[in-house]
Amino acid sequence: MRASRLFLPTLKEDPAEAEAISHKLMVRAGLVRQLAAGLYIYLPLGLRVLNKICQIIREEMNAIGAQELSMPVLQPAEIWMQSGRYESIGEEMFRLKDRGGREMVLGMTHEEIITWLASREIRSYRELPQVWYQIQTKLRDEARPKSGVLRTREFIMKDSYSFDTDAEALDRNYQLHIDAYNQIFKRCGIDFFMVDSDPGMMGGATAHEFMAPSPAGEDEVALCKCGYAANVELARSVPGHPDYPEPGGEEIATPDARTIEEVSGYLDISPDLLVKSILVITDAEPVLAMVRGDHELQESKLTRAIGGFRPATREEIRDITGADAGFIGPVGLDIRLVADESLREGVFVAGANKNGYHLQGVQPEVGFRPEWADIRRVKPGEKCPICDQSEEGLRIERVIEIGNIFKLGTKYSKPLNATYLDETGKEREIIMGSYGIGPARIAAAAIEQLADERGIVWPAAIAPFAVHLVLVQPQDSQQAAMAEKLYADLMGAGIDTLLDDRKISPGVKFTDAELLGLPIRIIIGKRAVAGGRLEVQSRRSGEEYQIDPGEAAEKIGSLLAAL
RNA sequence: CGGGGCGUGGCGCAGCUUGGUAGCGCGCUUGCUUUGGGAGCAAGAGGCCGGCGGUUCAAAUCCGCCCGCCCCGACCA
Repeated sequence: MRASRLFLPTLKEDPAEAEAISHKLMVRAGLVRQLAAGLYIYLPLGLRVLNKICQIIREEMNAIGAQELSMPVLQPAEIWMQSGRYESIGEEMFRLKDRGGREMVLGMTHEEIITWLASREIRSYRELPQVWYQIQTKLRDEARPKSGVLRTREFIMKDSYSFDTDAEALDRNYQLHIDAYNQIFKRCGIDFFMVDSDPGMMGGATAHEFMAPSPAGEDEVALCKCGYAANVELARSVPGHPDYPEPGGEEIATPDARTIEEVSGYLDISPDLLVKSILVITDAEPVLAMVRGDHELQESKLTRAIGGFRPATREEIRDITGADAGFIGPVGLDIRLVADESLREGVFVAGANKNGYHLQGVQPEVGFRPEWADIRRVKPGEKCPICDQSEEGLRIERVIEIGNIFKLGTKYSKPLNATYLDETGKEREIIMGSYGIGPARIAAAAIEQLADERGIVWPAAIAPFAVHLVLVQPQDSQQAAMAEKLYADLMGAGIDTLLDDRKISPGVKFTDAELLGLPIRIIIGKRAVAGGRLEVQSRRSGEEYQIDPGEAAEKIGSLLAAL
């Protein structure tokens, strides 16, 4: 491609609305333009990147026997009503009516549709297993689109679905996807790892996420040297034990001391000797959730324990406990109590349900009898639940979710009636799995992880072009001839090359080349013409090579392969 | 949805407190010069100051409502 003909609007300055590095650079390097909140136009260069990523995905999905198909984005609401998600999803799904008044939705994902298809077409165990996938647009009415292409309302996703006769067969397809995903992300040249993830409200099923470490990410994971890796939504840990005081149970005046900080300061004890009590309201009842004073409540864990909930209002707290927030506690409260495991053994200070007072010497199982659950958020430095060994304990890292895999079981096949006949002629529900990858997030993660102060640094496999051929003076016939010859050679060798033949000052070309971040830059100017050697430079390492023009295609090819 | 910020040529911003002629840098057009790190000179084009309403002789500027975008939080099959 010739830069003189390419639609590549680069910008000198960061766009005012961008915060994330990938967002700034994708706009500045002419990859994308924003249409509205969470809606992006992919310009030619940006689309080339997406296409390269999708091609890698296709190759690896096909390699595990998955078959590509394509499903509509516009879908009848009726199918979503059958699965129950029409009700459960709420505002995140775009809903509309067609001219005949029929309720429709825009697909956020395609479990319903693929299951509908399977329910009509799969009849016998002989037709299983199947793995079907598509690379298709998804629409989600996100509460808050953000960080450029990292969280948008419309985005493409590779989604695949497996159909099996039993759990063991599902395990095999699940593992095949893990292998394929490892291949895909590795080939894309980004840093990533797999973590345990929260399967969500549906419970039971297994799920994992593939994460690319980056401060721009929205998720956090807990990691141990031993290999334990989990999303903090469900990560476990072994907390340290403080020295506990003698049990007792007497009331102690704590005027104006409401927060953990205030109470521990007033009583001159460390926060891990306090019970933090949080009143929440479920559909059915109020629940008092308790964690240790030095811990935070992990809401996703509490949701698994008690179902959906919301925080209690000030009035509800007073009505139910008789005290204001800051003085509430489990002792003497006749409501559902859920306590974190870290409180199981010990002696604590807790709110007395009386303004201005706390109780000291409170013993769980003596002073109150809660349900026990893991509902605390892991803290960095806590011991790993698996190895319990490493000195530094768990570390917590911010990540971009680039892929996820779920064992669905019969969650969709049951309501949508996707069944098959087994060897004995018995009708059984198909066992399903669902697997997603966000190509745009791979691109953004690559930029976040590799960019430097001068611009993007693309991994060779997903760069929009492999070689940036800078022709310093297009008016100089010798330089132009040399560049044209090289351009033809490289293209002939199947190496995607961008020839910057624009009639502008060299400085602009160099800074643009650094901003665009193509893996290899070759400069054709006076020096190359005079010396008969090509100046070749790696964007990533800065290393320079002198190459003979005659063997350029071959040398560049092997250089790229090594990147 | 709660909190905060911002909307002024294509982009980045000033002007608004204290009402009166819309400005700067970059980009763009034309000409000449220049050509290995964001070129120089000269001449130009381009703005319903987010929208609607109000106050006023007069509104980018003051007041009200609305819309959009960004950030934090909530939310995220």
